[in-house]
Amino acid sequence: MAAARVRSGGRPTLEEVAARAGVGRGTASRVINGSPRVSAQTREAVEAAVAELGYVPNRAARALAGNRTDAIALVVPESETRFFAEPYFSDIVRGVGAALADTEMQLLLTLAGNDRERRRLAQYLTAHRVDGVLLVSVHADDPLPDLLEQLGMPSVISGRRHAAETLPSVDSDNFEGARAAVDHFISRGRRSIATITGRLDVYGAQRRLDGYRKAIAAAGLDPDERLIAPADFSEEGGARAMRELLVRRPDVDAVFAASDVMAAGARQVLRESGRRIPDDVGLIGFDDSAVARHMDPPLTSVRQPIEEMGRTMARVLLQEIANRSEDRAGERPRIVLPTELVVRESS
Amino acid sequence: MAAARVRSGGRPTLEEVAARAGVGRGTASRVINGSPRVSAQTREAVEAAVAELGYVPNRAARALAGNRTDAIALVVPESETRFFAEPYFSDIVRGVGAALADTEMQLLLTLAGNDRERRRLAQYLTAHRVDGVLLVSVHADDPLPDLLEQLGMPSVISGRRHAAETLPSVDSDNFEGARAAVDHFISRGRRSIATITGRLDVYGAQRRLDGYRKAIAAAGLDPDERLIAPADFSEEGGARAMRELLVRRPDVDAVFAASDVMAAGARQVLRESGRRIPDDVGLIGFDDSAVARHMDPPLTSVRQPIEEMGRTMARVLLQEIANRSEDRAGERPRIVLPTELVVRESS
DNA sequence: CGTAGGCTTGGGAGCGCTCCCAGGAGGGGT
DNA sequence: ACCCCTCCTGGGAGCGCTCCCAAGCCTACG
Repeated sequence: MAAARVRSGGRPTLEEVAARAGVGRGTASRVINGSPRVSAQTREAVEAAVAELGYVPNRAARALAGNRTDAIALVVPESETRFFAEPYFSDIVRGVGAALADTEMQLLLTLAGNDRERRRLAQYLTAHRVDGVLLVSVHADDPLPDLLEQLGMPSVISGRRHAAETLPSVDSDNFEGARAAVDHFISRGRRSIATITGRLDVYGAQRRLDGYRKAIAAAGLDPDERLIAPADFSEEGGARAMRELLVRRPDVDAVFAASDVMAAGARQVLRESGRRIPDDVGLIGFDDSAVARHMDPPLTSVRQPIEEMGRTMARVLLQEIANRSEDRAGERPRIVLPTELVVRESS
Repeated sequence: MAAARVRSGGRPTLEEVAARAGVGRGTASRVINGSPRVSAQTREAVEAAVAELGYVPNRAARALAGNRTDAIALVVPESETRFFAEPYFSDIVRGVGAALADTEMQLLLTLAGNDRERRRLAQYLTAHRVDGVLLVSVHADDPLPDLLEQLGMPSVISGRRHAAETLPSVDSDNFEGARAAVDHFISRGRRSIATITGRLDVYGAQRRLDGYRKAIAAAGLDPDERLIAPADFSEEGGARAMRELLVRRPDVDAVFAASDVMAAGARQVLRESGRRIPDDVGLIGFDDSAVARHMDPPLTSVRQPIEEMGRTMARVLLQEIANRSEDRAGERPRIVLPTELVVRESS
C-alpha cells in the first residue's frame, strides 16, 4: 500500500513530494538537486509539489546518503576572547559569510587554542564530517594543516606557513605593503626608519620584515639591525620594542610597526618620551583596523583586504571541494591579494 | 558473510566496533551512549574497541536515526558587523560556549537581520533540524519566537518581549539595576537626574526606565518628563539625547544612560558643553562593557552578568530539549539574574 | 519497418545509526 | 523443583535521502 507509507504528520519527505507530483522518488530528487535530465513538465510538477508542501530536504539524510555535509568549518586558533576582540577575525567571517550566502553551505566556527585540541580536532572534523576547512592565523609548526592534508580534507589556509606552502592559500601582499610603507617614509625625507616586527614564525610577519629591508636597501639607506625590534603583535610588545628602539637609536625618525595594535603601543612610548607624531617621529601601522582610524593622531596604515580574503578563501574552498568530488586534479591555488597604504596624519 | 560487511577502508562504523568487541550492534550502541543496562565487562570490551579503532560516531546517521541533531542555533537579529562590534554578543557566545563545552551539542551561529529572513529562518531551522534555538536581543514584534513556539521548537529567549513572555527566558534585573544607579546619584546629592533610554520597544529598556522612575519617585524628587530623553542604544543617539537634555534642563547634574555606548555619546556632548564629569554632571552607563572601563573618566556602570546569562540560557535550553523528548511538561522557567552597580570615577 | 541510441523515468540498495522487541541467562521466592 | 522477574543481549526495522541500474519511450537513420 503506497499510501500507507505517506504519513501525514510531521515534515514532508521526498517521497511525499514525489507522490504529490505523480513522479518517482528519483525524479523528484533530480529536480530538487537541479539535474538537467528532467523534462520541463516534470520539473514544474515537482516544483509545485515542493511549494505546496513546503518541502525542505532533511539535511541529515542527505549527509548520510551523499557522504557530504554541506558544511565547512572555520578553525581559529584562539580563545573566544581574542576571537571577538580581533577585528581581523570578524572581517574574515564576514567575507566567508558573504561568499557562502547564496550557497547551501553552512559555516561552523571552531575555536581551538592549543595544539592538543587541534590534534583532536582533525579527527573530530573528519568524523563529524565537514566538507572542508578554512584555517586562519596558523603558525609555522601547527600540526593541524598537515593532519588535514593527510586525511584528504579539502582545506584552505589564510596566509601561509612558509614559502613552500603546500595547501591552497589566500594571502595579502605583506611584502609590498611593508615596502610601500617604508617608501612613503623615505619620500617624506625620513632617514632613520625603524620597524617593529610581529612574531617571525608567522610567515606574514617575516614578509613584512623582508619588505622593510628591501625598501631600505633600494633607497641606499644604512641597513642598521638596531633599527629592527622584534615583538609579538601585542600592544605591550609594541611598547617594549619601541622602548628598545629609543635606547638603541634615539635618533629614530620613523617607525613601521607590523600591526596597528603594536603601533598603538609604540605611540604610547613615543608620547611618554616627549616625541611628537608625526613631527618628530612618523608612525605607520599594518591592518588599517578601527584602532588606526581612532588613534590620535589618526594612524597611517597598510590596509589588507581582509574581508575579501575571507570571501576568496571560501570560494577557493568550494572549488577544492567540487574538484575533489569530481576527482579532478587540483592545482593548489595560491592567491595573493594586494595591500594598500592608507595615508593619515601619523606619517 | 559477516566479514564482508566490515569494510576495512574509511572510518570505522558501529558495526565494526561491535564485531571487534565481539558483541552485537545494539550493545555497542548502548555503551557508546552511556546506557546503564550493560555489564561492566561488556562495556570495557566495547570501550577498548572504540579506542583501538578510533571510532567516532557519524553525526548524520545519528541525526537521521535519532531524529535529533545535537546542535542548537543562536539566532542574532543583527548583521555581522554589529554582531562583532557589540561586546554583548561575544559575552553571550562565550557563556553559551562554556555551558556547551562538555556536551556533544554543537553551536550554530545564525545572523538574520530582517523579518523576512527571520520568517524563512523558522522553516529552515526546523528543516535543517536543530534541537533548539537561543534567541538574543529580540524586539517586541519579532515574528520568530511565536513561529518557533508553534512549530514546537524548544527555544529560550534572552530578555523578554513583554511582561507576559510565554517562552522560557533569561533576563537580568534591569529594573533594579536602573534603580541602583539612580539611588547612587541621589545618595551623592544629585537632584536633577536625567535618563537617556534605549529603544522602548525593547522590554529591558522599558524596565530600566521604570527603575529610574521608581527611584526618582521614592526619593520624592520632581519627576520631570523633560529629564527623560529617548534614544536607540547608539552612540550618536546618546549624543543627540544629551543635547536635547541640555536644552530642556541646562541644570541637569546627573545622567543615567541605559547603555555604556550611549553614555559615551553623552560624555562627548557634555565635554563640548564645557561641563566636567563628575564635578558638574555625574554619568552612569549600563552593561559595564570595555567601553566603560576605558572611558575618561572611567564610567560607573550597571554590570549585567552577560556571560552567565549565556551559560544559563544554554542550560535552560538543554533542559527544555530533554523535557520535550521525555514528554515531560515544562514549567517555562523565567530566570532573572541580578545586576550590580560598578562605581568608578564618572559618578 | 526494424533497430540503435538518446532522454526520461522508477525504484532498489544502502549510508550508519537508534529504537525496540524478543530471547536467553540468572536469581529469588514458594 | 518450578515459576516469575529482572537483567543483559542481538539484531530487524527504518530514519530520508542519493546513487545507479534497468526499463520505457521516442526519434532518427539505414
